[in-house]
Order: sequence, then structure tokens, then C-alpha cells
Amino acid sequence: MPRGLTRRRPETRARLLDAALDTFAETGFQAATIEQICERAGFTRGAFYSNFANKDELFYALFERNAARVVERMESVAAQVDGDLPWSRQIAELTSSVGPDDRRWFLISTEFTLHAIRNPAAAVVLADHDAKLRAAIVPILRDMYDRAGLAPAVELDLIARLLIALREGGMAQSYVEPARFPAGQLERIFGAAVMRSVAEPRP
Amino acid sequence: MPRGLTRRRPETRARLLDAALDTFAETGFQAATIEQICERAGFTRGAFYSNFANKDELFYALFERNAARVVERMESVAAQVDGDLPWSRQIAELTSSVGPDDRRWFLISTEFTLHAIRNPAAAVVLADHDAKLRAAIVPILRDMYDRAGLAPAVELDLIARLLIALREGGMAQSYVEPARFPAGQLERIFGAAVMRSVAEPRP
DNA sequence: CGCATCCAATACACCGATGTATCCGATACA
DNA sequence: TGTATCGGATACATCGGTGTATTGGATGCG
Repeated sequence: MPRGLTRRRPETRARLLDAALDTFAETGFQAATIEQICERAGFTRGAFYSNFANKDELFYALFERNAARVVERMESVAAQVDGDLPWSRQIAELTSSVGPDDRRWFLISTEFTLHAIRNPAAAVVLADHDAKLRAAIVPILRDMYDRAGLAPAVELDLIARLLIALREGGMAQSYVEPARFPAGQLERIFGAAVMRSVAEPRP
Repeated sequence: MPRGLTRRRPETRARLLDAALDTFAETGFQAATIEQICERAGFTRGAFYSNFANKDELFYALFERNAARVVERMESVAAQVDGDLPWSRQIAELTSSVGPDDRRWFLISTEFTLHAIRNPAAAVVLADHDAKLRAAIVPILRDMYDRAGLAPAVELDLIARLLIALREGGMAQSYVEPARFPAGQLERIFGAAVMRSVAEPRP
């Protein structure tokens, strides 16, 4: 559908993606209608079909755009974190800076995960993104252990997986009970402890 | 809607719920059609509307039935776990026995979580279930610390939250990359370590 | 400034899912 | 065994979303 390329096309694509982010977060991917999204973006369905083949393609595009942003953010944070802070603070900074309070992104990426579990093609996309994210985290962890004069007892990639699981699992609980269980609690309390628990003196 | 009550009604309800479990897991809740579910259960839509008001109500009923099963299972496991095993083994038994490999339940409960985050009424249902599940886990943890002559440095409920987050977050990664990252990995490697990391000598 | 291409708006045809109203066989109970 | 209620099947009306074909205005380019 998109053939040549003129200036405003990328802009309307961006506006459609922004609208999709809000709409999917509110309604869920499957229940969201194309018309809802267009309305929010200030277009009609004509604009949509001129930019995407169908709702699925939009979903992929949205995921990939925002997933890339998350990785970029993580990479830029890597440079800024103060290595002299206690581990628990460093971890808190890492996790909190990824998405300050991005409920919407949590909802959408989780829904994309479900989609990926059912759909091998999407699984590849998601696994690829996850790998990039861990690749951005690993050097930070390495640095933390180094500065502390410790060595990790398991692969750093696995520790990155752990921190991600902790965060995602914790967010789910937090968003269900925002009052009783504020976001970031788990990482803050257990993140550093678990890192220490798999460390040994450096050779 | 169900008024009086005769023998086969609960049976057809059960068959519909079973069919819904499979169908929601395959297709997702929102995309699943009532007719799909009825077909799989061997009924027509007439049977459905005689038992449920709409798809949402079915979803709630399904979640509540299976969530209750999970809690029962956890409670029965609590009695059977061998307290002399090393912690990592005990935790492995706990988590593995909840659902041997229940992809379907993971998909559905995750989708219900998303629903709950958007919908306060569902959030109450989910929070209630989560609390029951943790209540089943806590005495097991207490026993583990006691036998080891240790005392937890944070509330046991919080440690239960941690283990649940670890499991759910880990399952998401595992189901996306079943070959590269087998299920149960995270709990097995980190579960005991983190429990020890928040333990102190008993007074 | 004029022409060609691009892009979003409009209009239309189609389909599939929902929910309700009705019917008839099955089941409980006296 | 007769009868009243229950439970699932059938038939129908309706609605909302999708995707395509076409139009007209905007934009880039010589």
C-alpha cells in the first residue's frame, strides 16, 4: 500500500501509531477497532488503509517502534548510572527509567507476548527484542560486579533474564493492586539481594 | 439464565467451560467467538445463552473455577512436600506441581490480568485470588525457614509475591522461546538463593 | 506555474457475530 | 404415568466492522 514516499506520510504513520498505543492500551488489541484508532488520530479509515494492510500489521509496527525506544533508553541510561551508588539504587534507576510509569507499554507488550506465544513469527520478533534488551543490560551488570570486586556465579544474561522477570511479574501485581503494592517494590527489595546471592569473590 | 437447577445443567456448564479454556487459549478471549466454543463443546449457541449471559460472564466463571483449582492444588502440595529436601528442590516441586505444563492456564490468567488492570471489578476478583494463593504459600515458606533455623528478614507474603513474579515472568520468557529457555529455569536457579539472601539467624 | 503523482476522504458491498424469541424433547416429581 | 417445568435447538432480526474502489485535494518537481 505505501509506494512512493512524501513528507507527510511518516507523520501520519506516527500519528496513527500514537493513537494505536492509546487505543490498544484502553481497549485491548483485538477489541480495538480500526475506526477507533483513526478517529483518535484525526483521520478516516482511508488514511489507515493507505498506510497499513490491516490491524495486525499496525500492531507489529507499533511494537517494533516502541520496543526500539525501550532499548535505546536502556542504552543511554547505561552510561548515566552512577556506579558508586549502592546496588539497590542503581537497579532502581535502571528499572524506573525504562518506563517512568508506562502502563500503556506494559499492557501492549504483554499482549504482544501472548500473541507471540501463539504465533511463531511474532515469537521471533519478540525474542529478538528481548535479546537486544538483555544485551543492553549485561554490560551494566558486569560493571557493577567489577566495581564491587565480585564475579557472578551464573551467566550475566541469565541475571538479566531474572531482573526482567522480576520487573514484569512485579508490574502485573502492581497494576492490579496499585494502592496495596506500588510499582518497583520487588526490584527495589530483592534486586540487589539476589545479585549478591549469586556472586563470589573475584579470582 | 440459570434459574431452577436440574442434573445435567452443571455438566453442560462444565463442558462449556472446558471448551472455553481451549478456545481462549488458542484464539485469545476477545477474538474467540461464542459459536467456536459451543461447537467445540458439542452444543449450539442456545445452550450457551441458557447458561451464561454473555462471553464476559463465561470468562469470569472460567477464571474463578480454574483459579480455585490452582489454590486447592497448592494447598494439597503444601502437605506433601518433603521438608528435608534442599530448598531449591522444594521450590521446584511447589512451582512445578501447580501446573505441570499448563500453557493454557498461563495464557488465560495473563489475559485475565490484563482485563483486570483495565477493569476495577475484575481487579478485585484477581487480587482476591492472588491473596488466597499467597496464603497457601506462606505457611510452606515459614516451615522452610523454621527447619533451617532461620528467620525471614521481610514479610513472608512479600516473598510469596516474589516467587510468583519470578514464575510468571519466567514463564512468559519460556513460552516465547521454549527451546532456548526451558520453563522453571529461573525459579530453580534463583528461588532458593533469594530466599537465603533475605534470611537471618533466628533469635 | 502547470503537470504528474501521491495521499487521505468518501461511498459502497459484504460478512460474520450477537442476542432474542420460539419450539420441542428431556427430566423431575407427584 | 401424566404433567409442568427445564434445557438445549432452531430461526430470525440486527448491527458493526472490514476492505475495496473511486474521488478530489495536496504536494513535489520541472
